[in-house]
Amino acid sequence: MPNIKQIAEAAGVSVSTVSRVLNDHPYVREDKRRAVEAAIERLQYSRNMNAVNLVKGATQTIGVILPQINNAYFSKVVEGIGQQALQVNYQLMLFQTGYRAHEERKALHMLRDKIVDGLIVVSRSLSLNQIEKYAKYGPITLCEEVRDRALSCVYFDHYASFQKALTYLWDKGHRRIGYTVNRRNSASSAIRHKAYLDTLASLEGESRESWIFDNCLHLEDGAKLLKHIMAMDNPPSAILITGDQVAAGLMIAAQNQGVHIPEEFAIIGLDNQPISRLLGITTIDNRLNEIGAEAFGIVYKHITEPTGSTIIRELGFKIVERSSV
Amino acid sequence: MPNIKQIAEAAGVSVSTVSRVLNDHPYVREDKRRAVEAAIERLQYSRNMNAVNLVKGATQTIGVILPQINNAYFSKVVEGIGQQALQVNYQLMLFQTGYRAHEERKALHMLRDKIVDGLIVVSRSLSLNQIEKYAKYGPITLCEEVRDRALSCVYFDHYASFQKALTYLWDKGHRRIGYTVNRRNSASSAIRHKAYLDTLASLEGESRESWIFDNCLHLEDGAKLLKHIMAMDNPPSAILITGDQVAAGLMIAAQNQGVHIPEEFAIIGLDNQPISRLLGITTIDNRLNEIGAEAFGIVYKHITEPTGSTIIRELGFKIVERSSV
DNA sequence: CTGTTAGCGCATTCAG
DNA sequence: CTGAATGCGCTAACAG
Repeated sequence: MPNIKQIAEAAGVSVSTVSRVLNDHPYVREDKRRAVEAAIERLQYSRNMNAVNLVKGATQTIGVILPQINNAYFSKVVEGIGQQALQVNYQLMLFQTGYRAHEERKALHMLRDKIVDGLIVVSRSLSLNQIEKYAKYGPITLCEEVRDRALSCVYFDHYASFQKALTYLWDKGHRRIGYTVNRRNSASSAIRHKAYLDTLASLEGESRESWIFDNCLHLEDGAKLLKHIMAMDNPPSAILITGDQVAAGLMIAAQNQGVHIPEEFAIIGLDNQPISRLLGITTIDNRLNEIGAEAFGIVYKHITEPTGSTIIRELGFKIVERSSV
Repeated sequence: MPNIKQIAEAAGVSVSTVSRVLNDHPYVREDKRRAVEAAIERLQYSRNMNAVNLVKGATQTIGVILPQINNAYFSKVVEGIGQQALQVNYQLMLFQTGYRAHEERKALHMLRDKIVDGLIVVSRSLSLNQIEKYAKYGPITLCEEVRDRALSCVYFDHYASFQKALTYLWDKGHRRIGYTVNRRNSASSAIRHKAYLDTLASLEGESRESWIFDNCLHLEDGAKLLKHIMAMDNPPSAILITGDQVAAGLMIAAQNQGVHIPEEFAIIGLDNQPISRLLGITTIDNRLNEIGAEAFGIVYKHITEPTGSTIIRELGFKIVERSSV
C-alpha cells in the first residue's frame, strides 16, 4: 500500500502537489495533475483517512446511541438520521446499547476520543448529568426535551400529545382511560404521567394506577396486554398505546380472539407506522423520520458553525383518525 | 485538550511511560503509574484514537452495507452483527445504500481508505466482480452464497428452502404454486427461480410466470399483492412469500376483506419474524440473527488470524408450521 | 503554481 | 524498568 510520498516520487512532484490534487485544490498545473493521477492509478494508491483525520481533527462521522436497531421506532429515527447524513457525506456509527449504562458510556467515550465528531442520543438510560459531562468534547443532541443544559435536542411534545389524545377519547365518550409505556422510569414516562393526571383532573375524570401498563415495547407485548386487560375486573374502556407495534400486536390478538375493537374498548397508537394503517388503528403521527433528520441537522450545524449556543427544536404532531376508537 | 506529551511533563515521566500505562503494559513502577494516572485525571486527558489508528493501521470498526435500516429483515441481521461486535469491542459503521451503486461503492472505499477494518455486505446491487476488487484492502463477507472468489460468506440455502417449501405445499395438495421476490434481478432471485422450476418439474407440476410476483418487500406490498391475486383469472392456490412482512401485510388485508387463508389460498412466509407467529403464518426460520453473528465472526477471524483462505458457511433452516397452509 | 518543512498524537524499537 | 528517537501518512503554512 503506497503512501503519498511514493506517489510524489513516481509522479516527479512533491507531496504537497499530490495532496493538492487529492483535495481538489486549484492552482495545480494541468500536466502535473495528470502525472499525479496517473501515478495514483498505476500504484493503486488510496489515502489513509486515519492520517487525514488526525491532522484535521475530525472524522466526518457521527455516533448514534440507541437501545436496539431491530425495532420499528428506532429504525425509523435512524433512517431519518441516515438520509441527512448522506446529503453531506457523513458516516453513521451505531451504538446498540440495550439501555446498558456501560455501553452508553462507551459511546460517549467515542466522542471524547475523537472517533466521532458528534453524537445523537435517540434513547438513553444514563442521566442527563452524566451525558452533559461529555458536551465539552463535541455536540450532543438528544431526541427528547432537554432544557437549560449544554445539550441540544429535538422532540415532539409528549405532554401535548397525551393531552390531545386523552381529550379526543374523552370526547368520544370514554371515561375509563388508560395508557401504556415502554419503561415506567424513563424521562418521557414522567411527562406522560403528569399529562395523564393533569388532563383527567381538568376533565374531572378518573385516573387509575391499574390502567397504566408498563413494559410495552414490542408486538408481543400487545398480545400480552390484551390478555391482561381481558382478565381485569374494571378494565379501561380506552387505551393510549405509546407505540404502534404494541397497538398492532393487541389488535391482531384481538381479532384472533374475537374481541371487537373499538366496541369492547378503544385504542390509539403512536408513531404512525405502516402497520397501523393496515390495521385501521387511530394513531398519533409524531414524525419520527423528521426527528432523526432534525437531530442530524442540529449536530451538523454545531460542527460546521460552532456557536456554543444550544438548539432546541420542537416538532408538531397530529392525530390520524382511523377506526380503532 | 491535552496530549500525551503534556501528561508526560505533568507526571514527570517520558511519553513512552505514559503510553505504557495507557496500554496496560507491565513493567511500569507503581509510583510512576500512579503519577501518570493522576495527571490524566487532573488534566482530563483522553487519547486521540485517530493517532492510535494511524500508527496501528486499524480502527476496530467494521462496516455494514445494507439497503436500509428500517426494515425487519435487515435490522434482524444487523442486530446479530452488533451483538457479536460488542463481545470483542468492535464498532459498527452502517452504510444505508438504498441499493444505489454509488453509495455501495462509497462503503467499499471506506475499507480501502482504512476507515473500517472489514466489511459485511448484507445485500447489494453491485456485481461480485466490483466487490471482489476491494478484497485486497481487507476482509469482506457477504450474506449470500459466493464461491470461488476472494470473498467469504455466510448464507442460508435459498435453493433447498424453496425446494422444501414447494414440496411441502405440493404434499398438502396444492398444484398451482407461486412465489414472491423483493427484486427479480437479484442474485438470490435467480437461485430461487431455478429452484422453483426444478422442483415443480421434478414433481411434474406446472410453473407459471404470472404466479411470480416481483417487488414484494414491505408490509404494504402484501396488501397490494392480495388485491392483485384476487383479480387474477387463474390465481395460484398457494404462494411462497419470501418475507414475513409481506406475508403479514397480505394476511391482514385478507382478514380485512374477508378472504380466508388458507381456505382460499395458502401462504408460507420467510424469516420467522414475531408478527408471523401472531398471525399464525407458517414460515421458514432462516436464522437471520445468526447470519449476522456469523458474518461478524468471519470478518473478525480474518482480521485476527489473517490466513488468506476464504470462509464459506451455510446455515440450516426449518419450516415453522402454523396455520396459513 | 510548487516544494520544504513542521507538526497532528501516539506506539514502539533500541539503548540503557 | 525507562527515556530518546523514529515513524505512521497526511495537511498546511511558508517561502519561493
